[in-house]
Amino acid sequence: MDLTMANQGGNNTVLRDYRKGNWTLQETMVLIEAKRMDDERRMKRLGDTSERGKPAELRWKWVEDYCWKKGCLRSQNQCNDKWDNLMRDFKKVREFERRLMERGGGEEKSYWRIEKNERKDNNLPSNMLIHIYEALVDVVERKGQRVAAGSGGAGSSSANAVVEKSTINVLGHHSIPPPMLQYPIIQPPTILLPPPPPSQTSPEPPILPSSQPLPASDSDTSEYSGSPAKRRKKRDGGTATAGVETSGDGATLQEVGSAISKSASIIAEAIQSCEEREERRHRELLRVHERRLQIEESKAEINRQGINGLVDAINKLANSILALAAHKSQSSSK
DNA sequence: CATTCCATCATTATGTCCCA
DNA sequence: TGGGACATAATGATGGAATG
Repeated sequence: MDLTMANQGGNNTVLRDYRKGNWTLQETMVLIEAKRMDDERRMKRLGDTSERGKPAELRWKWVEDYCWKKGCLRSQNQCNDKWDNLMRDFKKVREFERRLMERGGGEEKSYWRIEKNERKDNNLPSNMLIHIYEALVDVVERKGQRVAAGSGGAGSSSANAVVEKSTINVLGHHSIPPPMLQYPIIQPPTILLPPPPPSQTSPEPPILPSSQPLPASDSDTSEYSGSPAKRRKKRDGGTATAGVETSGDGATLQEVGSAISKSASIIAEAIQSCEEREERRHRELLRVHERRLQIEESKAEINRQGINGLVDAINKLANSILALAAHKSQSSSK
């Protein structure tokens, strides 16, 4: 299996320095995007008969490669694990919201509204970000829809699709996310990367939060050593903490003050851009939805026209047969 | 120092592919 | 068609860092 892994990894897989430490929001979003692309890719594969013969590319290897292209320097195992954790949290929240909808619990009891300790009491993740949740809904819902469509309708998976749809409804209720404002504080400011990079000069890896150790020095080549169940190897003693001790000493009060105000403005900017993105995304979703309806409508219209044409043709045919018959009987009676 | 959060590891179940 | 090999998903557990 080493071989398979290595072969399918293909190009640039030999030695990668995987980043360690907590996942930033940006990295998480890249991962979610990667999973979405992967799902699409797989569905294409299923649909495309010419692709059938080829060996199935390893999903998480592909995800890793995709993440690397996008500047998220994580291994397939890390991606897999992170995805697992995301799905755990996501499912809890989704289930909670779904039950809430069923009971008609009201919006003030929504996960996004309740306090942290209340979340804890309900065995919910204490600080799931709405961005992440929405992105996950997007991925899971697409998948659910495709599964439902692919199984030809009368399968058990249609129930699955129902569940997914209900989550969309849930989402719809909260698509304006006021509670989101609670979150940026929790995340280190560095994750809010769009902020202008006047001081940053190294564009190489798009995101490398300063609070995280830079690409871990231990290149974990064992990532390709087998299936997840067997793959794990003991972590070699990673030093890993605090790669850069921030300028502890000579900072004057003024410097601190200006730094704080600077970061405050960065945070404010980031929050604003987040909101804008949120809004844009929402509009986009609506557009897609509308477009889908239009397509459905035009399809129905085409069908209608076709059937009308067919009916016309049949009527004409019937008329001419009748006319012919009448003509014949007339001429024969003469 | 206790608690919480998160990444990581381990195990089991299930799905998929291939081959005899 | 049954069985083996492997990939993936799901879940539980653990250890380290951060936090109050």
